[in-house]
Amino acid sequence: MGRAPCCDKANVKKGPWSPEEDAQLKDYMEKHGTGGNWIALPHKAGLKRCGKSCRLRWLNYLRPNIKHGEFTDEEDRIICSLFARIGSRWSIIAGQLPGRTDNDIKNHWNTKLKKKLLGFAHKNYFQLPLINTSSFLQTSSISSPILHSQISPPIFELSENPSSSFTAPSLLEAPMHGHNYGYAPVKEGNHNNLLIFGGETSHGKKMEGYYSNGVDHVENHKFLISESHGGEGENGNFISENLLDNYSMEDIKQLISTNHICNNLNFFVDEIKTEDNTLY
DNA sequence: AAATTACGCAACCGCCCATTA
DNA sequence: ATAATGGGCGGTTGCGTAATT
Repeated sequence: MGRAPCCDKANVKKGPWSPEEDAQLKDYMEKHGTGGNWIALPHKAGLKRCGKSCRLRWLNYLRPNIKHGEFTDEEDRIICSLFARIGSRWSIIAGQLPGRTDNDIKNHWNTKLKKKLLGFAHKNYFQLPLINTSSFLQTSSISSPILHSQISPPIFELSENPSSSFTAPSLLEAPMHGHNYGYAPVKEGNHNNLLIFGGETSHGKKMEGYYSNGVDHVENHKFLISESHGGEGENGNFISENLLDNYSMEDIKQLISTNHICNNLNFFVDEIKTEDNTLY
């Protein structure tokens, strides 16, 4: 048996708050406060809302000194630095940014900051550590002809000339699902390339191939990579530009922690102290 | 100009944890 | 000791609007 609902869902209004409801809640809060019980508050305040909904509306929008609008560079820096250290603990991060709510920061991260950060990482991928390599190396039971080493140093070395017939090992596709792909820096002689793996086209074709030094390859097992659009490449093979979905939280934390990126974006703060004096 | 797609944000959902009875 | 309860939190959804086709 599940938990009892916190309110009578059938008789409770949902969706956006009207200005009248806002005024009603604000007025009640200013006169009485929560009284230590959010669940009972809507009834007392004459609102047909769930107590949790009132709490959220108050904390995220109505309470005094809420800051709305653009985040400053300094705020971005703090968010990124903290994310690298503690992950998506938005309420703690919000505690370091006066006037910002956890919801606001979470939205900002998901819609802007993550893209900004990974966009930077993408442009500078040769400096990145390998992404997700441990997972695919563990799942790979064959010795790949293109991978010189089966351990995960920062960069793979190619053991044969990929300009002839380069084929990504099929097992490299295993960790990825749907239309996404993974990638890893590889070293090809003196050149640094990007190995693309994983993904599936709308026709169910597997995607494999590589992207070399910004030059598009469209031949045999090498597919066009577009900077601005995903879509179907040669032979119905799907190429997606959406790198973001390929990162787990740990990947992102690792990215931010990478000295190269931090140095470039100045994503460092010295010390984070919460209200209970916990240091991060 | 209309239709479609992408984006940003407010709000909801459900789980976890601390407190209370 | 433990079941019930409410608060808090992170993940996710869905809607309104902007941008693109």
